Amino acid sequence: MKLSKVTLVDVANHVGVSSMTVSKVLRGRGSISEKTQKKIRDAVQELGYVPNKLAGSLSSRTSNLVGVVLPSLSDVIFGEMVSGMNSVLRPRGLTTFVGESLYDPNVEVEAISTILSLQPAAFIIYGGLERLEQSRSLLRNWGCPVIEIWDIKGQGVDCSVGPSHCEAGQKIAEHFLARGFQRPAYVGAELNKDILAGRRLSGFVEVMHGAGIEVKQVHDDALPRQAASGRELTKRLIEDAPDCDAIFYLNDAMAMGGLSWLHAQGFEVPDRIAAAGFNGTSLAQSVRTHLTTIDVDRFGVGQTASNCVLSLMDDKPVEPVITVPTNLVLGNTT
Amino acid sequence: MKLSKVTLVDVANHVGVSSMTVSKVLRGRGSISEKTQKKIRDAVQELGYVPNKLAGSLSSRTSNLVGVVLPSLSDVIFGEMVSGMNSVLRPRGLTTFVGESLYDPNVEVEAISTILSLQPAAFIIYGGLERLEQSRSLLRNWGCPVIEIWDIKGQGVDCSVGPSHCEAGQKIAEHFLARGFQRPAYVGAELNKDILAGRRLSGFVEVMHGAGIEVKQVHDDALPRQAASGRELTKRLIEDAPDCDAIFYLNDAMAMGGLSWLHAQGFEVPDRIAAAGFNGTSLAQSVRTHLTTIDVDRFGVGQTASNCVLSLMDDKPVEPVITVPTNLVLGNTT
DNA sequence: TTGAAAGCGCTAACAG
DNA sequence: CTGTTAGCGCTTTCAA
Repeated sequence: MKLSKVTLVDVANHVGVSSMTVSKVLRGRGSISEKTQKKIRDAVQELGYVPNKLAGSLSSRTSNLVGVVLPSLSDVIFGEMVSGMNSVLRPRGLTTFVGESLYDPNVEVEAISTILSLQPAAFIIYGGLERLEQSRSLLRNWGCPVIEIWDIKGQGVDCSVGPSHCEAGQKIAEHFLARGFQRPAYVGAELNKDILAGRRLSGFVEVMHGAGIEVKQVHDDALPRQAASGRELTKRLIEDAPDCDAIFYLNDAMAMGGLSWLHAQGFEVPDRIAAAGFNGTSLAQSVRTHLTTIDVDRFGVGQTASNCVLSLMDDKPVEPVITVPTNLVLGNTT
Repeated sequence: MKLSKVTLVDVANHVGVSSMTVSKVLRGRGSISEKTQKKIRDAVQELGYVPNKLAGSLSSRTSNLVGVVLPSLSDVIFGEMVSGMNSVLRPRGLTTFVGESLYDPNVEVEAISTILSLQPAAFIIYGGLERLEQSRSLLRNWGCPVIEIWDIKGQGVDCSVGPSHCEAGQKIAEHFLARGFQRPAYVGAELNKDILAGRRLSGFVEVMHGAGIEVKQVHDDALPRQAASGRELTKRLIEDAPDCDAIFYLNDAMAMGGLSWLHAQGFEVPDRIAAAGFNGTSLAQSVRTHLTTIDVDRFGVGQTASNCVLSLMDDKPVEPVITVPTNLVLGNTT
């Protein structure tokens, strides 16, 4: 697409000053007389001048772009994080540039390269993906602040912001134990893609093992992490382990899917079988069902990560790991 | 944030060729010997060179950015649209740049300006917001293809892609009538911000009036368009019009909130009172409740809009209005 | 308070 | 097959 626009010089000619004067007025630098300023602003308005930031950033070697790479915007939890980022970045004149990795490390490299070529001032990236060495080195060589979110085990980054996924799994396990459940199970999907779900599972299993209890696991990497999969996998679970009495699901969506199957089969929840999820999305609150889940402030994660960006850009130090709380939300499914 | 990087000239010097040769190899232009190509690729790898697209686009006067402005990424329907866009744009080497307007026309102007300053090749913008004249003229003067989504009444744009919101309201009204409901109501929020919800309401009311039936309306612009508001406003509605027998909600979230209140109060759904929503988000499917709603393929809207972008960039003509279907999904709430 | 010169990193257009 | 020249639109630096 060819472009052809009104430039700074056009504005300058229109007013009868040099382009430098216009540039200064528009950026609020130097001291320009009120009269000239007004003439320039009027001309900008009249000509419909829009500054060309490609040229501006190239020349000044500065940037107000913050690159962001997340798995998918179709999952609301990531959209909420971006909204959180925008809420702190925009007032400071910074803009997020979001790329989707689709949980694919190769796509992630592409997304990182694309964003880097736009010269971002900082980078916020999802941590729950096994990153390729190529991605790592791109980021490392680039040299801008890199904040990892949603995971807190990140290496080679300036700062990690997120919940302890292990702790989330532990909390559910402890809750199950306190409720007296004896035959717990785990239902998940695509664990090969999302290492954080795996960490929640580990925390869950660890606590159960500590109590001398085995965890029945059902997962199918070929299924998406959605309600329909929760339904299907719950069916498989019950066929395989009919005496199971409590299920920890990968996320809220799968839990709700599982619950709908259990209900259709006439299982009493939570008396015959209990269920818990992860994420505290609005999905967890439905008409009669209030899913027991672990809630994490996703908007807040975006805000915190962005505040780290601001600090690092000002050369202020930040905590290398910022753990945000995991909140056990008690519903009526356990 | 100051930047300082490996440039094309650095790569050229390292190999012992001119920067033009490197430029050509990297863009696959011209004919360069295999041997030189290999040396250059190796050097790029070794030095960790990342092209500077600010400089590239400035020089070539081309862009592969598609600007996108939507109300909020915290609402999954908009994230789904962006995912749809990326799915068709990325394979064609185009990248979306997303800004949030927060349903505020003034914020929208900001977002548009910010994106325009990055010289996008095309623009996709949410149509359900009363746009300021300033936004209009920015877009008009810019001259790139502008596609409006989610609304189909757009003016001054090249193409509009979305459902007929009026039809959505009509379909629910017709469905209510077919079911024999006589005292319908509408529950909404923030209608001052979202003119499309208003259009659904109009379609609904129009059909009801055609049947000689009045619609009881409850809306509060101060409340957010969420489940909790659905609960609160349903309470107000029932206090005010206890004999109401069917409610059309602004969206699925509010409908589910309303249903949870109705259930808590012991109302039989749908025998005593029915409910329908709009959007067909996963929210509509819960454990026992399957909300009657209007489903629209949001991912598909993003894809279609992006295909229009591609056509317009190739100077191919596009339909000025592309209406995507509204699908009545029958649940167990009507 | 204003402006001239130089250059950011890249590519179009042409030469060789 | 490879290189030279001349900018893209802006900002930095320094001079007036």
